[in-house]
Amino acid sequence: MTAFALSDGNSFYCSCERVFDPKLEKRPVIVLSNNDGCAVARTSEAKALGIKMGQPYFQIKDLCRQEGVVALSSNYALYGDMSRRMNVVYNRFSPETEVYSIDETFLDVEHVPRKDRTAWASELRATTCQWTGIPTCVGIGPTKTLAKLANKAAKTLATGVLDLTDPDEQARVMADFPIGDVWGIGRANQAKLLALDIQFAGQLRDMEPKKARGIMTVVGEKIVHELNGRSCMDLESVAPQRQGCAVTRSFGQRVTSRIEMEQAVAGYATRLGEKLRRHGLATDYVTVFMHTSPFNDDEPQRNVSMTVDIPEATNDTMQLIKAARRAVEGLWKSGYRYSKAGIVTQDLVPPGLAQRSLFDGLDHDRAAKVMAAMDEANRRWGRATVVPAAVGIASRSPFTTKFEMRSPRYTTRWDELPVCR
DNA sequence: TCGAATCAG
DNA sequence: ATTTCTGATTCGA
Repeated sequence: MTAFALSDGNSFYCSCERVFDPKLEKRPVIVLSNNDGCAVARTSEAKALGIKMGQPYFQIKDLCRQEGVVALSSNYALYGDMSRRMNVVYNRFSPETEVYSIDETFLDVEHVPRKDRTAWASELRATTCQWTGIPTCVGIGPTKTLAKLANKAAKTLATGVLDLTDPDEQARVMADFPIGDVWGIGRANQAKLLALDIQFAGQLRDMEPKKARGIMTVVGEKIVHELNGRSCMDLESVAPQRQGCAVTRSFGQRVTSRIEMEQAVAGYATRLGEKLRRHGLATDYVTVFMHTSPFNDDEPQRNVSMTVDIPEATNDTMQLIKAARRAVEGLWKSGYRYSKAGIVTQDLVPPGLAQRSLFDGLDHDRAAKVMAAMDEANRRWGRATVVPAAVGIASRSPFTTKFEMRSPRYTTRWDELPVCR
């Protein structure tokens, strides 16, 4: 019988901040998305004040001031490193794990005898907290969907652990488990199910799989099977090759000039190149898009994209910038206040797969060396230490993403190490 | 085969 | 004035 555990960090981004700043303990804390746009992580104290997931910061600024809520810009370098540390712990507790997201990991627990699973999970939790400072919850079940459900239910328990190996226990919890909290049931499907008076996980478990398929496609059919303890999803311990790669961002301020747009998109192309090289992949086309803010619908709207082919698959930043610039040239129209742009690519291939002609072989090698040197400099001294001239002086640009309240990158930058005294 | 819809975190 | 970002999957035209 398959058995999975799901461990996830409580209010993960906020907990990371608390590890390095004990003053945040017991206080309401929120972490904001890019551009300090909206709340993407909240401590229980912040949730109690009524701050919703994804709520725009400007709507709650006053509340935060009144109630002493600490609002922080997101610090992904810190969160990524803390996530890595947690997985080091997990790998000592299970021979096989699947990193599902920055704060969630599935662990294979077939090797743990049923009667020991709760104790095993408690120890996992205690060790994770001791080694990383991050509090977690752990759910266990015979399928991934039930492990997710158990994890969610564990959040309301003082122990932070719930084992749903036993079908009677599953039934007890599912009887009043809200349908919208089931993994894979989003807003649209929740509405469809509620219209059929299906309010709780237990009701969905008892639905005919074919009927679920009719309502929610094959995804819904799988969910029904999984709620019944029939596992349809394996642990994916090796991450599947990524299929696409994108760099998209809202601007700190609206962009109205072509020069700014070109620099912004050149910056995204630069980042795209870094990502591709890190994964050892390449692409032979890029799609660039730009649009105005749909939230300012009294203004003239524009939403366009263009795909530009690259002669052969590459991850060379200069080639990506060249293609991206061609797209901006084709798309640009002034008179609009652009709020967001991005560069997207699909169909990634290993580099060097493409035919390489005798004549430009040397150019390829030279370009690869330049990119390698740039990556190394940026790795050593921080992102954007060296950038192509087309990107401009990023720190002065009006479109640069805002991070006005970012905490130090405690664990990944020597010059931002915490100081003890 | 491509875009839209859906979902997740 | 302010409303994340990235990636995957599925379906139907």
